[in-house]
Amino acid sequence: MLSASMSAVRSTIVVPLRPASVCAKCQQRSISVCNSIPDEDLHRLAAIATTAAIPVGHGIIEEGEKADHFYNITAGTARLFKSMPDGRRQIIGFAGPGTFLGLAVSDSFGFGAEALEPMRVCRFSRVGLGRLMEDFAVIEQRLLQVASTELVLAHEHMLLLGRKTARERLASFLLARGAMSSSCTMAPAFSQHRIVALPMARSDIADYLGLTIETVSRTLTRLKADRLIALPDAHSVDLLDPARLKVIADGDF
Amino acid sequence: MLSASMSAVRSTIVVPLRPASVCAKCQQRSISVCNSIPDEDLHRLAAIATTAAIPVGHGIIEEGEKADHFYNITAGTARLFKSMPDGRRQIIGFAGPGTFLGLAVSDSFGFGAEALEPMRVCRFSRVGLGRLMEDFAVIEQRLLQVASTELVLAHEHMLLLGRKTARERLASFLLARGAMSSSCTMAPAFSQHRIVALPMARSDIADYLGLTIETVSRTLTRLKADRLIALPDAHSVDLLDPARLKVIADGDF
DNA sequence: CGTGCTTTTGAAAATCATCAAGTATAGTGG
DNA sequence: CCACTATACTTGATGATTTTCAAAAGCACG
Repeated sequence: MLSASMSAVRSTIVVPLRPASVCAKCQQRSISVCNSIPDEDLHRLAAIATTAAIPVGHGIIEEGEKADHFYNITAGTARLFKSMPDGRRQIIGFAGPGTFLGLAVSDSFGFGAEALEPMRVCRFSRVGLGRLMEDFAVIEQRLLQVASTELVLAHEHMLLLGRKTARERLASFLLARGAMSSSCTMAPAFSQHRIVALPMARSDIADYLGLTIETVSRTLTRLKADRLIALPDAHSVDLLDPARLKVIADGDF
Repeated sequence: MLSASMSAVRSTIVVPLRPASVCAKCQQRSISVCNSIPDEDLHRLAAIATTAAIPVGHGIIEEGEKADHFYNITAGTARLFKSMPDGRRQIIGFAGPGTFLGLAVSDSFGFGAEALEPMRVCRFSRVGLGRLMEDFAVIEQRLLQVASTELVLAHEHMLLLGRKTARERLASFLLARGAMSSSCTMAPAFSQHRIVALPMARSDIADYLGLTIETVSRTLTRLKADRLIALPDAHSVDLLDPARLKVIADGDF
């Protein structure tokens, strides 16, 4: 039941000065919280933001760390997780570009975040963002929206963790990944892009789905044997029969 | 694995007219979202609110229902749940007095809510609250706070569902209940109020913890045999050794 | 082209679920 | 108020899914 925990070295590798116009050109602004701020006031956002590059395996947020900064992911993917003293770990989600990290009620983070792929993040001071929110109430609205969406996903995941079988969990996971990639890449609707990339390791999938790596591997093998998926390599899955996968994921046979 | 699902009859039993001053006298205002509104403007809140009494077992929110109303619980407890076509159910939380129900991103509720005890709720129209929020941005701040708190609890629960053993789950649950009751009743710190009330049935506990009623029952029996708890009756638990329960709950031995 | 890590596969063990009674509790009507 | 019935809870025996332990195969990186 113990999960291999990565070294997760704390990293503040790059914190360059921030040119005033960087935010305007940011690829991720359109889908992130930052789009709450009109172009002419972007300099105020830029003023409180620094960027950082996070190498694979390094931490962005340490569990229990003082929450005096927020983050916005501009590139790469992170795993968000909670862990137990003996090393057991539950991944509560994967965060990709555009994701706002750092909603915290208390003054410390309840979860950790580590880079799954090389990442770039935008870093805001808590007080700075607080001051900005006073002038732009839209930010709060946006954050409420973000939090509500997260909450819906969390509820869905609780159902998965509490009540679904290993097979159902994997089917749910793969479909969610599929939906995510097709919506993010703005792929045209007609393109049946069924190949889903899995940037995370089996241990991450296991810790996300509340299983062991062996069960994940075995279950994927069985899904392959049942011709529901193909596994070109360990980190990509071809969804051969999304409809039947959906039936399995939802548990109605 | 199938869970007994209650009849959950939809109920709009009582929807009385609302005197303008009711909100001012509301016992729950101090701890609820409603305290965001100053006394002199309470009539505006009262204008969009109606109250309803919900009998035991009846539904407040139906899963998938159009989310054009919000609720605030003024008395009693509700179970919030998601279910699967075959009847499997995951309880995502229990909501008591002061709880705001209805944070929804999409236009429909992702979960259902049923009365565990006789309840009273305050019902607000979505549009009405939306208009109120335009004038009182504090409401949004408060809702963001509520959502963030919920999110932290959800993450904690994911760790429980994905990684904890039955024994750890029960210990966590009982301690959380204990902390809740001691903070809600404003019991003086010195009173070692170790007796915790469990208003919900074993099936609710099971569906909350991702277990079966049998496992819940057996695990409680074992905790009793280990002198960690006492069971005066089926619906109250005496936490004999909270410290050791905490050690078990956190999984560090 | 090794070497180390990840993934897969196999066999045994364990926790938890299912099936099946039996006991206690609560609610109802006499 | 008490007996009766229905429901909820507990307990036992069995079984299945998943975990654990173990090792081989596949990849990736130096």
